Amino acid sequence: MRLTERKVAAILRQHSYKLTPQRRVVIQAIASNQDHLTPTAIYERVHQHHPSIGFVTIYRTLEILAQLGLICELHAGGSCRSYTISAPGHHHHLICSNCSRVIDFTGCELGKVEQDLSSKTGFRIEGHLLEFIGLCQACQKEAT
Amino acid sequence: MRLTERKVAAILRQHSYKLTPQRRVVIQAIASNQDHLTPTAIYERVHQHHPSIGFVTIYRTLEILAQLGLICELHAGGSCRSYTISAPGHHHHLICSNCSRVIDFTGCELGKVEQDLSSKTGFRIEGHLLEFIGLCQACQKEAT
DNA sequence: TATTAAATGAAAATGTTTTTCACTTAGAGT
DNA sequence: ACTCTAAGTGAAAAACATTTTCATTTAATA
Repeated sequence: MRLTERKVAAILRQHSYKLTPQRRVVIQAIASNQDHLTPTAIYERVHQHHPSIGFVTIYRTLEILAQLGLICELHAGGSCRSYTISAPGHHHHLICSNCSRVIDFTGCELGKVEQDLSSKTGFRIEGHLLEFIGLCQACQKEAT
Repeated sequence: MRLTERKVAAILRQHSYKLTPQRRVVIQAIASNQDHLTPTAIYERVHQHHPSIGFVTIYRTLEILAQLGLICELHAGGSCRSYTISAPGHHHHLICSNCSRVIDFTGCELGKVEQDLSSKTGFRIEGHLLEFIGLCQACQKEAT
């Protein structure tokens, strides 16, 4: 699923949020980027072309978009609150430790681990957080 | 491995860090706790009995202890910088979403996933972050 | 177009983390 | 035990990140 504007608008409206120009710009900024961006980085990008958009709007927008699953929070690499555009459904991230490029993948096959854990500990497992870190091909070459 | 004071002292000394009373207290605070604690929570616990120990020392100590692998950073559950006492070697966490209790486990069996990813993407994979979230038995009962 | 719930921007408040620096101390060697 | 010194400490301030508040504006519906 590509995130067409039409779809974003529909999803927002479904939850009675509006598609404002500000939100459009924030989504654009995140979507047009291979990496993950911190709120500050997003603010900077956005602010360049739209100086009137302030931090508050960025934070509010990020919160809503994340909640709707349109963007996705990353943890790896120090910064604990950075976002990338979200693939639909269940997926995880492979992140380049050098250039921060993010690749989505599915199929983590943790079902068995989850079952084992559950029966050993009695936990009712609700979810998991899985991220891989490494060096992408380009950065490997560069490092030579 | 239990974290006896002797061992902590040895590890610190190996890296030419000193075992100060302050560090002792911080380790104690974390070790005597089933949960994960944020820097602020640690500060509060420590401060109660040792009002002269300030935030700066907490932060500095946490950084060193984490770096030496004596404590371990958690990400799950909103707060992105909380710590728990560390099991040795490669391990992961299962965290109760209600009471924050942490259980260590080993054997995540991500080797195959890692290989697949590596050959598909060309990444040289360096590590991963894996945490499970769920409800522990006690909290399941309580919720009834 | 008029209506209204939702969203915005600015400023201030709040919270978190880091830096700086003068002073103190743990631990190694005597 | 005593001395020396690298390492550690606490306080204050700075830097940075996030949230709250509120008066004003606007998107989307009828």
